[in-house]
Amino acid sequence: MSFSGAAAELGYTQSAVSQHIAALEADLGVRLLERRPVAPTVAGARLLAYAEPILLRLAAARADLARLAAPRPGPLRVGATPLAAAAAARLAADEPALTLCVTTRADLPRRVATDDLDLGLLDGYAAPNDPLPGTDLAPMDVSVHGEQPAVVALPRDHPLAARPALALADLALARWIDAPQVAAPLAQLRALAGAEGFPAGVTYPGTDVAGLLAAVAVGHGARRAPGRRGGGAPGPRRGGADRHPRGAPGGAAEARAGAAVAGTGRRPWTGVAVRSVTLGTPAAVDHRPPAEARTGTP
Amino acid sequence: MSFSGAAAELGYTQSAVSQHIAALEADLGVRLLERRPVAPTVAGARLLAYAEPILLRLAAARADLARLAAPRPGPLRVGATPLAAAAAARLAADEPALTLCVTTRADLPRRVATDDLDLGLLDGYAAPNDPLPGTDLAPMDVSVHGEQPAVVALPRDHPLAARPALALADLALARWIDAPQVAAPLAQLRALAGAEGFPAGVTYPGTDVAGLLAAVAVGHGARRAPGRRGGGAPGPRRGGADRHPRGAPGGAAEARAGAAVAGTGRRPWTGVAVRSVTLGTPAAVDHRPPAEARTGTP
DNA sequence: ACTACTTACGTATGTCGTAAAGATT
DNA sequence: AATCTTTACGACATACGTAAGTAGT
Repeated sequence: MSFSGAAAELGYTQSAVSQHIAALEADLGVRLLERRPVAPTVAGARLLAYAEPILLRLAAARADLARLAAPRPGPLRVGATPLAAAAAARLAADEPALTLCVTTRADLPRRVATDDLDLGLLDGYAAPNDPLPGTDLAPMDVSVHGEQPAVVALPRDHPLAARPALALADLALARWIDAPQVAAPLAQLRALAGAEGFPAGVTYPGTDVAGLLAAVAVGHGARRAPGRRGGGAPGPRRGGADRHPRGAPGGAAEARAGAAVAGTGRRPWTGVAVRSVTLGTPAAVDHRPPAEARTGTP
Repeated sequence: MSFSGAAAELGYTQSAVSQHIAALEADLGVRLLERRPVAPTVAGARLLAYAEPILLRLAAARADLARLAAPRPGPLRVGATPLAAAAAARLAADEPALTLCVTTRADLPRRVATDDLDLGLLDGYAAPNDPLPGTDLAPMDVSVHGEQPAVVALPRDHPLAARPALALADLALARWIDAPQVAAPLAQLRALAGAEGFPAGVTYPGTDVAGLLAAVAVGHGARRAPGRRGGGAPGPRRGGADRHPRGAPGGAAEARAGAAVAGTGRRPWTGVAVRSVTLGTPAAVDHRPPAEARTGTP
């Protein structure tokens, strides 16, 4: 990046950008950018980290007041994480006009806060009473719409696929596909299991459930789909959430667990077995022999 | 409040304040303040709610960069919640010059973020992997320094004081003293027990542990002191936390549970009995007959 | 009539653009 | 030499203060 480039993007001249940076650096008493080539200093990178949430909140505040002044006309804009999309689609039965948009877990609260979306349906793992991440961006209504046991997707010929149910700890050393956008990131799996392991193998960066399951079937790894507790559904203070106080209970959660099998018409996905998983606590991990885990993976 | 008063506080004239408000209202397209008398409108109150965290982050960013530019000289400034204060005092043994300041759980992260404190020791209840509230204000080092079973303080002559240990559900209908600054707020107790109850009785707004226990002894209610898991100790990125990577393990937690009994020299507080409490899960509450709880309370 | 907020206007400060100078590759 | 940033200076916009105007109490 360069001052000239930034100026072009902002509609300013290079001089103005230079003056801004100089003024800010003088104000803070720290050099923020190294020039020629232009790159953030340590202090500059730090400041940048602060800037993003602040700007996000400013945008959220402006959007909130604008919505307060003039309620938005048009269809209800619903966003959902990949595994909650089916539940969101089910909402369309009640709501005639409805816009659906699939995004990241992290992006969803942002979009709702900035009034880019009216309602968000997100899945994920959460303790009974902890707040959803991103919920503190702006005052928003949050409610839990379902709870479901966790499931894992395995290749059909996986040694552990023969069992009806598994413990997460058994899979600590399996070959996982890290698909942070679709299922839980590996880091969270480690936290949930209270154990090390869950080595980083193939990463699936997309948000496509079908694609991920295809990768599992081919044998790139054993991947777990979310479950345990239904994702909260953050909504705007006025709007969607109020109009749908009681959506189908468990809607989001059913879709989440079903996305692997039932989401495509309840016929088993080719080459994929879906098994329920009990989330291991640290104690459970310590007392359970992890020998069998090593046999796993295609 | 009045425009004139605000102007006096800001060092401006009434006119300037009037112009600012008018410009902001024109920008947002909403009336923010009702005049004569001056009071926030609904939109104004909403905007105010957004303003506080934004201003806090701005202050935190400025403080962080200032600290980065010129590390603060002088003694280590440590803050602590009332029940973690004893552990903080124990730090003084290692650190020759040390400033100690007792505050609220909510205030502590703010003070650390704005570089008003170098290190914060706070107690409280938390699930194994959830982040501490206030920790997202600024990038700060957080670590858990102890874990301890929960305890409840009862009057000596309380019917339940005869038992060596109690379940939180048993106390759902007891007469509690709500001391949100010292122990867990009643709302959190409800969440932890997964049950209704915990009726609001006397409120103890202070931060004085001894005073609270005196109130318990006199019989104003049955009050629980914190426990379960040690409070995390948020520290600045550079400074205290790095210099004390391994504080006495369990320091904060020991002090927290001990604040009722051991904190005053390990002699039992006059008229107060301290009993350990198991935190009830929703399931435990449903299956446990709550009849006995009704007998409790002095 | 008194008090408090609003509006009008003059001044000061700040911001941006143009243009020239300086620095780096 | 070419490219990019900094500095200098003039034009414009913004912000504040003074003072007059207006609206509640």
